[in-house]
Amino acid sequence: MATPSIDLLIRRLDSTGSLSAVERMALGCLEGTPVSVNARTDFGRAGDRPRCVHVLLEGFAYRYALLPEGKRQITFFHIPGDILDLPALFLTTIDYDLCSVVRSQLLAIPHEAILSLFQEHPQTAHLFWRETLIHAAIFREWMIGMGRRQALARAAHLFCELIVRMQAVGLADDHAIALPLTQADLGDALGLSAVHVNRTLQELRGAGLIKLTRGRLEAIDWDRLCEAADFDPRYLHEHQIGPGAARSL
Amino acid sequence: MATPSIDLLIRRLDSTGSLSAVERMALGCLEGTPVSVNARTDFGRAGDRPRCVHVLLEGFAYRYALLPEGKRQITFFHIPGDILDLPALFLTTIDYDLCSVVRSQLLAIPHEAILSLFQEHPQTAHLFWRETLIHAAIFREWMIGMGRRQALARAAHLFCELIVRMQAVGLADDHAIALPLTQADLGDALGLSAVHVNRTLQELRGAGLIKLTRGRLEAIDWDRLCEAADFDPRYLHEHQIGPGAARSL
DNA sequence: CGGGAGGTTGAAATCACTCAATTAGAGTGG
DNA sequence: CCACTCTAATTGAGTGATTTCAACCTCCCG
Repeated sequence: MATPSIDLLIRRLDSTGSLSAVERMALGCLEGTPVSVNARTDFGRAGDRPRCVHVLLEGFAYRYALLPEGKRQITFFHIPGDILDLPALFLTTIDYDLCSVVRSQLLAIPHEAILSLFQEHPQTAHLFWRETLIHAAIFREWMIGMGRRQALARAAHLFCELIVRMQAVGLADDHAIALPLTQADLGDALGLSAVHVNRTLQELRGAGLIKLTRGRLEAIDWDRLCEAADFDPRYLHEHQIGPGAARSL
Repeated sequence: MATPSIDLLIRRLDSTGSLSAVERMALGCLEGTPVSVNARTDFGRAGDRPRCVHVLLEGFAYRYALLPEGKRQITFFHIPGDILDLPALFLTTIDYDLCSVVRSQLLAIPHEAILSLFQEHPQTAHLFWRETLIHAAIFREWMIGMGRRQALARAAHLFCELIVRMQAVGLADDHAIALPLTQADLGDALGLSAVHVNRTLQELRGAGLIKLTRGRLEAIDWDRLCEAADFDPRYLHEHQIGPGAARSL
């Protein structure tokens, strides 16, 4: 397997925007420092002022917040190719905690490098901006789920989203992906208790929609999963919308 | 009262970033077309490809999504000074519906005007980018609320947020603001039924935290309201954090 | 003063939570 | 290769927050 590199970020940006050869080259020249993070390790805290932008090259991570009573809400799952702390580039601080799920590889690219890239190739700034806008769209979709969808549809929706996002960076095996989350993790992302996640997953399995075993998620019946989730992938703004996707543009 | 103008947008951008005199001038020169929108009117639909950026100068609006079973989820409240459809600048389409609450005044600024402003004054692009990042932070905070806070704290949190945001653009009267929402609106924003909103508001009123009558919200006891809401205003990234705010930087 | 939207109330139903115990699995050391 | 251990998954029973349904009230506005 090739060493994960900046190419993954390029692939990610390319899946939603359109990169000119020049921009692709400029992006490819970005220099960063590799960073390893162990599994289940916090590597960013709300209030931190990172001086580098961190790209996830390999592994799995999430953003989360802790509430006073000890509750946890996961607000985003990061897959390879994602930029973990882009907000800090313009807001100085990040306002969420970051935690790895499995051992992960990051690439730390100094803010100055990014900013001078933007100066020389203003179009690349737009690509990064798009990323933050798409993240916001994903947040809105999660809000819709937590506010108005019940457990089954909410869980199904998350699975659809992750599968499409993984496809976009070439990390899906058809409709199967690596998913190293525990049921407690899923609960904290979906706004459900771990117990209820367990029962919900059994329903999804029983309905023949998914196969979910330790570390691997497979959509057995993609179309029916999308339907159960009320999933419309347009909010992800991918160029090529995955096969069997609900309504296309 | 002065005619609402682009100054409101400048005030908004200034409350979170730092505008140089030059930038302030350049922003002030932005030309736009005034648009009026009646109360309770949809003026933007998911899939639209607006060619202008719309700034809310006066009134109140929200972003929302409709679900198949007829449910509605409001994902954002827009107050004067807000940009309503900035995502379209880089994603081409917007992926949410927009609706006014009361009769509102918009300013439509062509995308080209914005983009050439960015070209001449790259720093202004960062200010707009900040806006989208702050919106994303607000979405995350709503997710935290819907996932892990119960009705009382969730409602209190929304009120705190709106008061601080209104303060930032100079539209709050101490801790009182105009809030023309119905309980059904609040329910669809909070992920609650209108009936439960009603009961929750009675609790908040009974506890002496707020006064909420048709059209006007007043925080009677700001500190206790923040406490009940577990409200930490840092996610709003305002320069001057409101009086009595929980933990400051 | 009539109409209508929005607010309020009560009762029953439901979805999801908590608590607590049990089972399954993966990794470790003997 | 088998105990041992720890974490995660599973199950059952009881509880609780919130929903739904349906009725009634209130206030604003024409």
